[in-house]
Amino acid sequence: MPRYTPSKIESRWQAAWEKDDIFKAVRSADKPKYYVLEMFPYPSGRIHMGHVRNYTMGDVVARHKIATGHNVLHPMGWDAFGMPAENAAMATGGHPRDWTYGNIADMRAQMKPLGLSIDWSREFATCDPEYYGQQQALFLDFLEAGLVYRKNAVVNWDPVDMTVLANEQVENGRGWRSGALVERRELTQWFFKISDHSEELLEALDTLDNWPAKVKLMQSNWIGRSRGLQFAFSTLDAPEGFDRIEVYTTRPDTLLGASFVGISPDHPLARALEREDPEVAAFVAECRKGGTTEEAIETAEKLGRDTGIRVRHPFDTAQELPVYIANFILMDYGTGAIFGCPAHDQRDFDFATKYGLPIPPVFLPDEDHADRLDEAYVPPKTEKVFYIRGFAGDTHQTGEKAIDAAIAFCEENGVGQGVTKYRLRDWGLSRQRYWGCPIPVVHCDACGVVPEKKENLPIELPYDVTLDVPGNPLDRHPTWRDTECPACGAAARRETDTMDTFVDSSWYYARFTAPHAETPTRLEDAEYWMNVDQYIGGIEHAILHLLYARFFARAMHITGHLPASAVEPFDALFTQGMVTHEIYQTTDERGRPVYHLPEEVTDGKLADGTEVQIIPSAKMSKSKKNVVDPLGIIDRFGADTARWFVLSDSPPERDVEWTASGAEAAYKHLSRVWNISDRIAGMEENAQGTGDEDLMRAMHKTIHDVTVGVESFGFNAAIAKLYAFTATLQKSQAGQDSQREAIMTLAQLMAPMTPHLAEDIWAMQGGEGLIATAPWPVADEAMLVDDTVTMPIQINGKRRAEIKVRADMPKDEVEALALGHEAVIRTLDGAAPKKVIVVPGRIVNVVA
RNA sequence: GCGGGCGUGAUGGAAUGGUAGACAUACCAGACUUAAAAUCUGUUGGGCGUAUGCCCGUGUGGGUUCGACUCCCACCGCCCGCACCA
Repeated sequence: MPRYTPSKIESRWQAAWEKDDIFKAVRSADKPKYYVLEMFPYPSGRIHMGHVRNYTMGDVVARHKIATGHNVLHPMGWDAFGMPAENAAMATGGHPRDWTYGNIADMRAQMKPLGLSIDWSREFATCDPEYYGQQQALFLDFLEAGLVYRKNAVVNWDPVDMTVLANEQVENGRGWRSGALVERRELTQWFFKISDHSEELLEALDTLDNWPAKVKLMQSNWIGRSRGLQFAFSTLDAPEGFDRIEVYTTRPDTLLGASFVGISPDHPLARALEREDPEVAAFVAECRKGGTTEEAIETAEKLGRDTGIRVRHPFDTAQELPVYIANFILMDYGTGAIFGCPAHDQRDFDFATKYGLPIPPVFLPDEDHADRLDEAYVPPKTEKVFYIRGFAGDTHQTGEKAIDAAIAFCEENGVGQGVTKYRLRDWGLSRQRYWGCPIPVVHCDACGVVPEKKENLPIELPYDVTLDVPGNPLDRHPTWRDTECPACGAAARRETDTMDTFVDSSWYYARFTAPHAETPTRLEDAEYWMNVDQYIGGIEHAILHLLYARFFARAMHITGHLPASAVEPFDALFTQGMVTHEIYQTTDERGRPVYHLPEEVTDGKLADGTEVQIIPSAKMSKSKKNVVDPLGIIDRFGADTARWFVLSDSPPERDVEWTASGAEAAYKHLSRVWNISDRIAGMEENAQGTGDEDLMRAMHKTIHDVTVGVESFGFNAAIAKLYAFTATLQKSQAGQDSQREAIMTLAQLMAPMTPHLAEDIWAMQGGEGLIATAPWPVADEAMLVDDTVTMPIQINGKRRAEIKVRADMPKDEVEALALGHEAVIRTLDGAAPKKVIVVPGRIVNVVA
């Protein structure tokens, strides 16, 4: 008896698709275009189940769109620059370029057996000189357009290795290799002026109707628009040039609750004091210890130091406030100086308590409330409170109103201005690393910083470098830096910093539309293919990658590389969850955890009988030994089983737990479908049966439900319907015609998920051409409507009975029928119902 | 610390504010078999009960509603991000 043999059919159908080149994307006026893109992978060397899930989802969308008559672009590439290549080179002595291209070859070979509908002719890696040369051209155009500039910025500095560290290389405030306490140090760096676009990037979020609301909210909070008051305190006893300290506050209504002024350790005044006073210098040095992340700064112990300088309160010049240097004030936000109002800010409250500063409340919940506080009183701004130290607006008012009134008052009295500020900072793109896109500028003693000439691009990375010592190999290279000034021709030095890898991933979607063009994009291709109709990737990219890409699309439009219609490059976004797996853990004699591979565990026990602790749903990681290799699964069950399983068990936006039994069940199911097809193929031509009508009704309902599921990312729900229909078909006694139609339709509905199996069934049933290009089945509306519906009857919200009624029965008839039901009569016991709610087609609720 | 999300049977999960637990796993039972595997069929949230049936149940506590897994408030736990990981 023939059986389902994925290893044979998968390679056969992949060859058939390749022979006809059906996934090659060519511009065409006859069909609507559809561009589906999954976030491209970093070439780590092995694909993992997360990749399988991500690319299978994109593939379902792509194949469904092909079947519904679209001209589909579905490309693949490699996000190939970055630190892991350098780390691997340091660890094993190889070269980042060899390591990366080797990994790309391996991963491509691992991906191909999945049978994805990818146009491989468009493949590129961001470390190809062809790609990063065009990126350098973009940089030069951005520079000319005033979208790039240089300024100082703070980096993590390892004082032992004498090198800049990435945030992930800082562990508990220490360098990962040297173990030295990390310091914050300033370097001159290149920046993209993303902050000029803050307002637009914020406003345009409203137009992104097919983005998850949570992503838009996260971006909105990240951009962080705030309305506040900017004003200056005049100082007493301050050094020359510091007779005013500018502060920005979003709570000007609490100005009379001010008890100190705080400045950032990087504030110009702190710098000035640092130069004069060794004790201040020591304190500021202490503040600069630790990493640069906001998390590290916010969770560090709050430190402050009284500078001895005093400021006058703008409303009461007799009142003097101390000026503190405080480690939690960021120079990058606002003016780098604040006034502290301890009564209404918990951080200020803790600070004031620590340094014995007064805590005068500005407002209280109501008149009766005592005016001593045990913690900061921070009600929502929309709540009405009682102002005891208000100076503008009503005594009883909301925080919102009080803020507006305070700004108006201050503006009228010349104390300050209402201003709008953003939390979003400019994007620092300089990296002191080898494996990235070189920044194409030259430093000339006479001309200063000079852009490289476009005809000299790409500025290629030299191959002959060593990564055996910390620091940037480009800096150490004997000749690479040496060049001549593009302006005056004198001897000059290349910039040795390379670009942040976020730059690489900020425009690859545009490059895919013309991957080998001799300019960054080709406008007619960009105009045809952009925007990405469906973008799919992880939620971890919700803010940075997606915000940078949105900015880049705008910058590319300004410099003529993208049409105005592509400034929001992703029409729809879907964020998928991870693939998780149980962790099997025991402990050693010292109580430390020991992890075990899934194949070492049977029925919760090791081979020697030791009980294993099972930790469910954990992110797959090598160190926890809970990684499942897709290749092993494909070998055992085939790609269709892997694809089916990653879609079937969880909603796509949630994590899915990989289980061996689930994978086996998926395989069994696919076998079952194949066997049904085999059986039907052997039926006698025109054989008659019974229940044809029922089978056809079930089929049309399934077409409808699966179509809705596939189009709305309800893949798991669509698969549940396919299971149900398979069971119906298996039991069906219908005639050969109906059964053949049913199995072919089932194959078509499964084709986006299990394309190889679907092709095989299609061929077995004598289908015309390839199922991959066959038109998507359409449900017959008439077959979807049932004549009768079952309606539950609730009594006081609890389901007590049900009635079968005609689908179009009027409300009052339904009500009469419900009230006549035995269960209702028994409960009402002669009394009249207080209320009867009839929701047509859904439910009846009798309130007794 | 700040911003965002999630929480439903033994397990993964389903459910436009309208029958909680679809579909799948696991378990149990049955058919087929000398037997096993494979395959097929059936049962399964907890409790009471011979039973028509009744009570409880969607992280915890409150609220809105004829009706809440779904909306609101507070709390607990887990996950993602925090600008040099990709």
